[in-house]
Amino acid sequence: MARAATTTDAFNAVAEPRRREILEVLVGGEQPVNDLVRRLGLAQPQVSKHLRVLREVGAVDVREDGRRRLYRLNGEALRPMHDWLRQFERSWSERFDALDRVLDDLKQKEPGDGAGDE
Amino acid sequence: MARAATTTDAFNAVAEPRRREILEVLVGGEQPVNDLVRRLGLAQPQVSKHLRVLREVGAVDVREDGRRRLYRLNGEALRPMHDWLRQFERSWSERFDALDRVLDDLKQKEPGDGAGDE
DNA sequence: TTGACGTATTCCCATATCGACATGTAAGCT
DNA sequence: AGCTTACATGTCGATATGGGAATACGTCAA
Repeated sequence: MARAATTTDAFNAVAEPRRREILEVLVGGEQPVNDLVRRLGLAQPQVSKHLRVLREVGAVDVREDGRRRLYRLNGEALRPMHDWLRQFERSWSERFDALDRVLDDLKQKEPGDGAGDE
Repeated sequence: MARAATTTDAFNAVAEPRRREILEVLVGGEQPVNDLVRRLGLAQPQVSKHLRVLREVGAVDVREDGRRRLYRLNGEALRPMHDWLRQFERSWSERFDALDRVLDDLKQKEPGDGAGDE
């Protein structure tokens, strides 16, 4: 048995620095592959492969535009990581206890809102 | 070139599910290796190796107690991940905009407070 | 059609991984 | 001393990786 596939989940996909960079760029909005290639200074095939991984874990979406592919960020896929990390917040900041309550408070003020669908 | 070493950073270390489990258990407090072995149902050598990786990225600390080694969580090492993920929060919840302001507010109300104890 | 462009896919290879098993080492007990 | 317990480390093998280079598409322009 070897290491888990990078496409197993967001944790594995994002372990690769280049892939993180790609996502960072995409925060700025939809981008065609070529733009990513230039921004990252990587070879096009490499970028395409990284994008494939990100696609497979759902971290990005593609849209066809002629012969170009526009990639867009889909942060939803990163949410599990963020949620997982929350249980450790206390470890580096006790004051987050207070924050927790602020959050709960906010959530209760907007019941039925998008917070928990799907 | 192959995949980056698991000891490169927290991102890589935590990509492994077992390692995540270990950290989850340690949230409950210091534990000797053997307890982790039982809880995770893994072979002892495997656990020790995973702990080594977690140690190298600073996610856990060890303390010697006779012939036992007590491992303790050090969430500090996971903070960079959490921080990195923050830039994507907006992507899955617009309402975090408001939260951002609440946070800033809290920080300003407690200048010089525990925020940076270390 | 021919050709250029934008991407995706395939092949090759050096490397690091994780689990299983064996061994090493230090601490504690009798 | 000898034995056992608690961990750590080493070796082996199967596997997936990520970059490079080549190639296969699909689309648009002449």
